[in-house]
Amino acid sequence: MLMQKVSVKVSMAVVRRLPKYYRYLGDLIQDGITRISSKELGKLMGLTASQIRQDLNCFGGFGQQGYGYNVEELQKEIGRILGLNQSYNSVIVGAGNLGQAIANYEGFRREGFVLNAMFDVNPRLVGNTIRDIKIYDILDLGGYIKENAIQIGIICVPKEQSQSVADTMMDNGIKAIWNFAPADVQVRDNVVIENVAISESLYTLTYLMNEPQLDV
Amino acid sequence: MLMQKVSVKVSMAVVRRLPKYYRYLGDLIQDGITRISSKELGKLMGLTASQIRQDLNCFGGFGQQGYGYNVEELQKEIGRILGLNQSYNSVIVGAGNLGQAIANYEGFRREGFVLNAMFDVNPRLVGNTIRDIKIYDILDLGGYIKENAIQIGIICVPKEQSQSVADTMMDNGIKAIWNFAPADVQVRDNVVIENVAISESLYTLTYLMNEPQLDV
DNA sequence: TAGATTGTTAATCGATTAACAATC
DNA sequence: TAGATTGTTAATCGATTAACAATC
Repeated sequence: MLMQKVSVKVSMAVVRRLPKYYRYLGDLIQDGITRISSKELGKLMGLTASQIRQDLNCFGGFGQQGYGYNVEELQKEIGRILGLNQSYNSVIVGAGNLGQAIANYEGFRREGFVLNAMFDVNPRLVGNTIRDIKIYDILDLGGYIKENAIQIGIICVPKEQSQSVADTMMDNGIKAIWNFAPADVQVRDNVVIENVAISESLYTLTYLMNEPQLDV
Repeated sequence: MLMQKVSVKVSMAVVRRLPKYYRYLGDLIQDGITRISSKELGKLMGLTASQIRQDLNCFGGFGQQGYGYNVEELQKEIGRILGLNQSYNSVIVGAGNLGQAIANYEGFRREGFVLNAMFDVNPRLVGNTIRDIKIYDILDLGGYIKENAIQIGIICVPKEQSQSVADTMMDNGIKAIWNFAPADVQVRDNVVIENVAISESLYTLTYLMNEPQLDV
C-alpha cells in the first residue's frame, strides 16, 4: 500500500517554543558547547527533558541514543524549520521610536531579514534615512510593496491606522504582518499575522506582582 | 464549620488572556457599548463564550443572567485584578531607541505607570531628558531604585548586560522586571519577571509563512 | 560491553468545550 | 411571563509527563 505522507499539524504550543530552542542553542554554540542532552537543555531552559524530545520529534529524530544532540546541527535544523534559512524582504511602516528601534536591531539583519524601506506620514521624516534605509511617504507604500516583492510588513503606527495600513499591505500581496500597534489586525486567508501587543506583557507582570502568595 | 477561603491558583493561560479582555473592553467603552454577552465578546475576540465565562468566573461572577456583562464595570474589575487600579514607579535602563519608544508610549502613563528615570552607560545620553524624564548614569541605578521606591525595572540594554542590570535592580529591592533584552533574565524569589524576547514572535511568523498548507 | 540517552507509546494532567439548571 | 444568558458541572480534547525498549 502506497502511503501518502501527510504532514501532521504541529500545535502552536510547540511552535512558540521553537524560537526559544533556537536562541538557547545559539548561545550554546557561542559558548563552544558541541553536544547536549535533552536533560541538560531542559535544565537550562526550564523545560522537562521529555517535553524537549516530544517537541523535536514533531519534526524528526535529530538526536542520537546515548549521545544526545549535536548543538550546531540541531540549531541549524530548527532554523530551517522556522524558515530562517531563507532571506525575507520587509518594510517598516511608522518611523517613530519603535520603528527605528526595530530598524536598528542587528539581530534581524543577521538572520536574513532585509529591511528594504520605511514609511511614515510625517513630512519631517520622509526623505531621511535610518541606517541607510530610506523613509518614504506612506502614500507610496502599496506601490513599493508590489514592485519590490516585499513579503513581511512591520506595523509601528498608532492603533487607529493599523488596520488600514494592513489592508494596503494585503492589497499589494504581502504575505506576513508583524503588528506592534495595540490593536489586533485582521488578516485574509493566506496572510499570516503576529499581533504583538507589548502592553499585555506588562499587565501580566503587574498581575503577578499582586498575586496572593498562597503558601497556605 | 468555619471555612478558610483560600484563593485558588489561576492558570497562566487565563492570566495571559486578561490583558486582552481589558483591551477589548476598553475599545467597547470607547465605542459607547454598555453591555455585552459572552457570546458577542467571544465573536469579537475569537474565543468561545464558554471560555470567557470560565475565565471570568475564576475571579467572581461579574455577569447577570439574561443580560450579560456591564462593559464598564467588567473592564474596571479586570483592571483591578491586573493591578491597574494602583500606580507604579518604574525606571528604564538603556536609553536607546527601544527605551525611548517605551518612554514615549502614552498608554502606560495613562494606566498609572510612572516613569521616574532612565539610565544609560553612554555619556552622550546621560544628562539629557526624554519627555521630561532625566537620563542618569547607570552607576546611579542602585541608589536611585532604593531611594525612590522603584517597583518595576525595564531592561532595554544589550543581552550581555541584561543579567547584571537585573541583579543590581534586585539588590536594591525591585519587585518586577520587564526585560526586552533577547536573553532570559533569572530572578530571585519574590521578584517577578517577564522576558519579552520580541524576535520569537518574528520567527513564529516565518514559521507560519512556510507552514505546509495541509488542505488534504 | 555497559552506560547513556534517544524516540515513542502510554498515563496523567490540565485546559477547553458542551450542557444545562438557575435566574435575571 | 418568556427569552436570554449566566455560573457551574461534566465531558472532551489536547498537552505534558512518565516509562521503557531500542540503540548508539
